[in-house]
Amino acid sequence: MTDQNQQSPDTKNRILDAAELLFAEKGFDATSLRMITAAAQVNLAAVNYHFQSKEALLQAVYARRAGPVNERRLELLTAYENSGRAPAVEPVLDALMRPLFEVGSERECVPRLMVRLLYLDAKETSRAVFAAQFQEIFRRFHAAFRRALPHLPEQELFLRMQFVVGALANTMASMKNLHALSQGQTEGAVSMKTLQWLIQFTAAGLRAPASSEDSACAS
Amino acid sequence: MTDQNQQSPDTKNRILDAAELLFAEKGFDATSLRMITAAAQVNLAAVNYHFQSKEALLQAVYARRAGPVNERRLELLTAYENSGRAPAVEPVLDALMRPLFEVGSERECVPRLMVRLLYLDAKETSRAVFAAQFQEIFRRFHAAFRRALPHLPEQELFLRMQFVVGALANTMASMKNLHALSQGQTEGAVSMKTLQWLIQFTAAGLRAPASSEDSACAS
DNA sequence: GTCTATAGTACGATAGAC
DNA sequence: GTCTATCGTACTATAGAC
Repeated sequence: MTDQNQQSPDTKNRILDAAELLFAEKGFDATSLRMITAAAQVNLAAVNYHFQSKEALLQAVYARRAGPVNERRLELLTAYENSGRAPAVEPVLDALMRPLFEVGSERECVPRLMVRLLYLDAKETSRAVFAAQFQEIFRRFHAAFRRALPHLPEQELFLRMQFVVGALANTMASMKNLHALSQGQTEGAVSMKTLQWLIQFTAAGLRAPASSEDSACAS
Repeated sequence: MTDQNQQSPDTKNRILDAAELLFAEKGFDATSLRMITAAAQVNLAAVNYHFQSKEALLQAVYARRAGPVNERRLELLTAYENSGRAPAVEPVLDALMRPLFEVGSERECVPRLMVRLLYLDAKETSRAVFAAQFQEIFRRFHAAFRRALPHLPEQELFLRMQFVVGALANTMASMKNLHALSQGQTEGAVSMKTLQWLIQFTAAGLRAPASSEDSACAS
């Protein structure tokens, strides 16, 4: 009696998989339910049966990935904070970025989908759903960065976090292109090297002297 | 005989203005020709008369802005290179970013439109058109960064330029939100302060020690 | 739970009068 | 150069048989 009469869990996941890929690749508006059901090899009506609408499907696609990624972020961040290591930005950046690289090496399109949803696709109603998830993440990481950079003025820290997110998002969104351009590299190794370089770059940026501070700042 | 019988240049520009705003705000697929012609207060058929298709209109919208911005970038870069100043990343970053802030303070939606076209909207056929424009810019700025950072391995420089573009793009795309969040600041001043902070952040990131180098690197 | 069939709507593009 | 009217198509969503 493991799965009774239902092949539905399979249908539902096939729809989610196909939608995830197409939303990430072509965007929400450019993807029709017919394209999704064709790719998933299910009937057109199955989408509206399992999910109520195309937009609800988008939210389901998002929720399936965003939850685990954000949980992993908090897990890594908490592990660092409980380790008693000295305050530094690198472990915080690692906790923020690594989960995206991990999920990206499993399913290449996922980071691109999340980047899309961050500021581009999605109708107003869905935006609120996505933003809510990100706000707790932002709060926790903001506090962590604040501890590592106690002298940085609030506005400047806030903006620098935006720069970090931008560097991360663009890297995720163009990962496929970057793979193509890094001719003759082993695929898997590139990703982790990219993560390392990304952390190094953003750490240096975060640690740059604040422009509001004067040049001398020995406490 | 200044403008004979035609009110067309006005119609054409009104279409371009309306399309620019809507493409930037809602994306290409989510914007219909009917929304554009309604906003521009012109007839539906006018779009297909002045431009041949919706996609050709997108290219026209893009071309009107990308040309001047990229010319200004090269102008600023050339001026710096001819000034005889010592190699540094800050003036190169300024030449890359300032034109976007300038056009953004004239027409707020333009940077967001350009970010969209960079890696998200647009059909395959248009992608080639946009990419061509960017390739010369990339070549020139790559050479400039290379001069300022002679010891940085090629792959790492390339990736760091991607990080710079990401930080810039995200800042441009969320400028409106950032304005809202920087409560009680004078609007115009925020932008130029943001540019300054962005340059400071990315300059520090670019100058970070290369991970392939060992810790000691005194030449 | 899965299907077919279709309602109802919006779209891009064009023909042809003015 | 600008308009009205419309063709042909594609879409989301649903009703109802199985």
